[in-house]
Parts: sequence; C-alpha cells; structure tokens
Amino acid sequence: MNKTLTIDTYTGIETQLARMLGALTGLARRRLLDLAVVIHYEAQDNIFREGERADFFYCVLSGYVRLYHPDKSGRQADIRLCGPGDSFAECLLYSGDNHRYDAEVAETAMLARFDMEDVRLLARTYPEIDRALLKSISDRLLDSMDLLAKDRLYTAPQRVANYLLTACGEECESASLRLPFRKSLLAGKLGLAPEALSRAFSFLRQAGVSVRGRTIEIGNMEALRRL
Amino acid sequence: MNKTLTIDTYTGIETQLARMLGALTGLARRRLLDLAVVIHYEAQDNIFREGERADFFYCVLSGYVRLYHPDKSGRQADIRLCGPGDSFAECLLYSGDNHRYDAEVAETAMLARFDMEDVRLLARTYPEIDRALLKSISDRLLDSMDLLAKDRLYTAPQRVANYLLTACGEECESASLRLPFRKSLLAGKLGLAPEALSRAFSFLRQAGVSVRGRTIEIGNMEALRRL
DNA sequence: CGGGTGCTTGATACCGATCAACCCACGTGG
DNA sequence: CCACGTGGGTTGATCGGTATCAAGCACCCG
Repeated sequence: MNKTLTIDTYTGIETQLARMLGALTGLARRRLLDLAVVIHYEAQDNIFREGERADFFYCVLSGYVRLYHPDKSGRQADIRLCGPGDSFAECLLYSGDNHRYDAEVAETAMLARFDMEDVRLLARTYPEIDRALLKSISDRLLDSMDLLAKDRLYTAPQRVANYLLTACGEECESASLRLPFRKSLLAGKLGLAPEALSRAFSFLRQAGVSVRGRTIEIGNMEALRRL
Repeated sequence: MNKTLTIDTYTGIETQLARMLGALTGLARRRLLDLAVVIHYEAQDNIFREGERADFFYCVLSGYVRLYHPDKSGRQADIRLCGPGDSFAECLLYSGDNHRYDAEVAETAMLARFDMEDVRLLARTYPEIDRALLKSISDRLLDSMDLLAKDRLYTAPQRVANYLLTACGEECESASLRLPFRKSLLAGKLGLAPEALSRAFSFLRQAGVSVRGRTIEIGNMEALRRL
C-alpha cells in the first residue's frame, strides 16, 4: 500500500483535480499543486477512520473511495462514493478536528493528499483558494441535500432509473453504458442492499433496460423518465 | 407578510447571527451586518421555490423555516428545518444560479436577508468573510452527511431517541424539555410521517419517555442511549 | 356549542432488509 | 484438463418497519 510519489510522476494530475482547483490559475494553482502528495492504495485499504485526527484531505485521481458510517452492530451506511475528480474531507479544513466517518478504498486508487495546515497557510496568501474550496464544498452540500431528498422520496427502481439517466447524459433516446465499479458499490451509493439493486434492475427490464455484467443497455429513455 | 425593517429595529440580531458570522470581528463584521435586511414572515409564507433565481441568502433570527423538495406527485421530502441562528441558501453564493429546493415559513419568522452580489463584493475586500462562510457551510455539509447516514441506519424510535439526546445535552440522567415547534415538523425533520413519530413516542414510553403536548419528560437517559 | 387543527390509534399494504440457496465466471493447482 | 474454491451476482421466502388511509380524540377559539 501507499507507495508515495512526487507530483511529477503522475501526468494528467491537473485534469483530475480540475473540479477542486476550480478557476484557480497562476501562482495560486501552482503552489497548491506543489503541496499535493500522490499516494497509491490497494482495494480495501483504510484511509482514515471516524474519530481520528484529520491532518489531510484528499482528491481521487483514479479508482474509487467509499465513505461510510458504521453503527455499533457493524452495519455500514454508505455516505458517498468518490471517483476520479472528487475530493473528500476538505470540509474539515476550517471545521472539526477529527474525521466524522470512515474512508476506505473500494477499487485500487491513486489519491492526491493535501496537508491541511499547509493549505490553510497558503490560503492566507491566496484567498482565491478559499473561494475555490467554498465552491467545491457548496456543490457537495447541494448534492448531499439532493441525495437526502431522493432517499426519502424515491423507491429502489426510481433511484436506479435516476442514476442511469444522470449517468448517460439525459439526452439521447437509447444508450449503452458501462458501470465503472462493482454493482454492490452502486447499491451502497444508492442506499440499497445489493439484492435490492438486483431486483430493481430486473424490474427495469420492463422499461427496456438490459444488464449483462457491467454493461447496461437502455432501450427507452422516455420510459425511465416516467419512473 | 414581509414587513421590511432596518437592521437597528431588531435588537440582538448579532447574537442570532453568531453562527454565520463566525469569528468575524471589526470592520468585516460591521459591514456585513450593514448588508442585512430584516424581514418578517407569517407561517406558510413561501420564501423561494426551486428553479427561481437565487439573489439572496438568509439567516433565521426567530421562528422556523422548512426546506423541502417536492416530487411531481405532490409529496414533499423535508431536507432541513432551520431555526434561530441557522442560515440557508448561502451555498449558492459561489455555486449555482437558482434555487434547488423550496423554502417556506413553518412558524412566524424574522429573517435577515443578504444580497449575494453585495456579499461577494464585500468578501473581495474582507477575505475572512469567505472563511467564515466556508466554516459555516462545512458544518452544514457534515450535518447533512450525518443525517444521511442516520436515515439509512436507524429506525424511527432510534432517530427520535437520538434527537432527544442531542436536544437536551446528553449529560444529565433525566430531563424535561419543550419542543420549540409542532410535532409534525419534527416528524418531517426526522424523515418520518407524523403517524410514525407518534408511534415512536409511544414505543419510547417503555424507555421512560412521557409526552404531553409539547413537553417531553425523559426518565432514563441511559435507556435512550442504549437505543 | 360547533368547527378547525393537530395528534393519536387502528388496519392494511408495500417496500426493502435479511437470510439462505444457488448460479456463474474465473483462477488455481493437482 | 478437470476439480475445486472463491467472489460477485441473482432469486426466493420471510419478516419487520413505515407509509398510507381512515377514523376517533383533545384542545382551542370563535
């Protein structure tokens, strides 16, 4: 696990970080990137646990990271699934001192790690960094509220339909897409047990959705939109 | 509805805004406060709807505001219940252009309204304003993720027990508290139908919780903590 | 006293979690 | 090349929890 690399050994890092970097340019961008430490993780690796001191935040360059909250009896509720371009734990930069959930690698991943103290200092010189973070965190808050509403409103097939629609752009009339991760991860992301996802898919067959392995064919978008 | 007042007509406004103002002091604090417009709303008043252009964000000075997301069939999922000291829609300051949910007054309320454009401009001069917002929004994101996890993990009685514990400080062994709003609002906040809340309360009788109107007596905190 | 509102209680239906069995694809080693 | 084990996925049976609908109850206020 965690083979540490310097920033230059991973090309294309800026593209992956685009969402967090926001509109940052020039020196602010450069110096923030200089703080990044790229780390390689294997599946199942733990990144941090609830209650641990939060010294870093992270951006996913490749692979997937699962954020979840375990209850005392061992059951886990997934909070978020972070893929390439997503960042997590940045909300602790000016907030709490320790993590509020667990983070573990779902699929072999490359992460950029930022030392919070360093970023805080840097932001004193370049206030646009705070502004970029503000935008990134705001987006995540909006997503999170949306997710909450969807959880409370929609049934399993509706959530899956919803996911399929947003996953393939809403536009065209039929499409075929490939899941970037295991189905059980999707189930967690949607707040479902794996069995429930499976049943939802078979229910959606009647709406023209066919699934084989990780590839999903959507025959009739309109049917999905009707939920 | 919306009788507009100048900032000076409502004393104690600074105390109510403390959470959003954060550690702001001196001129930054003063000039931000100068931007606030205090507005009075009656229960059921609509503040904004999903899709409308977002020009302002708000802080609750008194009363309660309900944020919710309606689906096409008219059902509503509550996203958040904002009480005195809470602010909402600030997440749109640097993010989207229009609102993502509906906001309506649950109990007669006094709100401080801020013009986003003005705040953005002011933050250019006083970067600590962005930092205060960052902290405020970060806290809300953490809350929101926590809520999501609780929704997915806990049953109705557990959520109610949880609410009671946090509502009265977790410390003492027995307590009595008074709900600051209607029970149906609490139900929505906890993601329950009103009937389910009622049943949860009657279930909790066996754990020493007795309810009469808005007053709740907790006989045995330890029993609640055991869930 | 009559009507409204908020809350409770009961009956029912639905949805999804859980448990268990099975299937299939794949990789490994004899 | 086949036997076996493993991990991810599906399917079925069951159960528990909560929404929903409907009726009844308590309180407030005219």
